[in-house]
Amino acid sequence: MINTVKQLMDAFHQQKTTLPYVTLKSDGSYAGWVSDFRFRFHGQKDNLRLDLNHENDRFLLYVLAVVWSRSGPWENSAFFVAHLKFNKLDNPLLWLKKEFVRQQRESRLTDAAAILQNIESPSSRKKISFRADIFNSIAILATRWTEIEKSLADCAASGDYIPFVYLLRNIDGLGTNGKKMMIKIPLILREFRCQQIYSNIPGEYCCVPDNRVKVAAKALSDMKLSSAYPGLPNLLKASAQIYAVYGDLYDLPLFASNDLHTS
DNA sequence: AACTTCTCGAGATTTCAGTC
DNA sequence: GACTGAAATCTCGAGAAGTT
Repeated sequence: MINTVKQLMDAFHQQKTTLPYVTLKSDGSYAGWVSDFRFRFHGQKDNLRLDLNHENDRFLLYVLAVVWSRSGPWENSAFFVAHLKFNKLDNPLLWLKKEFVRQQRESRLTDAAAILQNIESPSSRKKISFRADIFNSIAILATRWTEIEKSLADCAASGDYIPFVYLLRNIDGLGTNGKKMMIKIPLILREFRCQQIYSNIPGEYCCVPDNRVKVAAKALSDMKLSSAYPGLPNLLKASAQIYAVYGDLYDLPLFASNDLHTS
């Protein structure tokens, strides 16, 4: 059993190469989730990755966060982003058209099955499905796209990212049923920080205290993690607590905890 | 004492997976 | 095909804890 931070870190470092979502830089810090999806399309040499220097890839990062802000295993969001990338549906302008969005929602079942055919030995804990309620959320993301990009650039210039966090938080419809996105906002900031697109993003804003992470933290006798709900200040507080312990590995060791075995 | 913030758990929601 | 339980995430409210 993993009961302490040290036991978790030992197990994490022993088994990090076997985990399908852990990608580290040469200095040992986390390279970011989207730096390597750990699968590739047939005939391609490299694994799928997002390069946040490119606008369409930035859009896909937000899509990943929005789709992930829902019930269901995380593989659904990763393969959905792969689907958009593979079929070149990653231009935000496409998602401004109602008819396009409707068609995407209509073909979601066949699309979910089809993307797996295009990937070299795909693996998932559960069956892949594209939820019906993600498509409107992406359309909303598209309508606010230039505003979001500008806000992030403005925050980078000022060094204060709080306005960006609140902008994302206050958009109705990025979550389920017209609700808002919350818990995956740090994911977006973290990816920009990891790829050093904006190097002045504080690491304290970059840890995701999602359910997996909270459960793992609870099991550790020497780590206290306050509830990330209900407010944004609580989310940022929990994120800072994680960063204080794990630094530039962010929430990764906690996220991985459930997949680690003790010898 | 009054007010604010934090903590925790129940509830709503959507989909998967197993059973009849 | 219908039903049921499990999984995952956000919302909300009641009570605890902290502040002024």
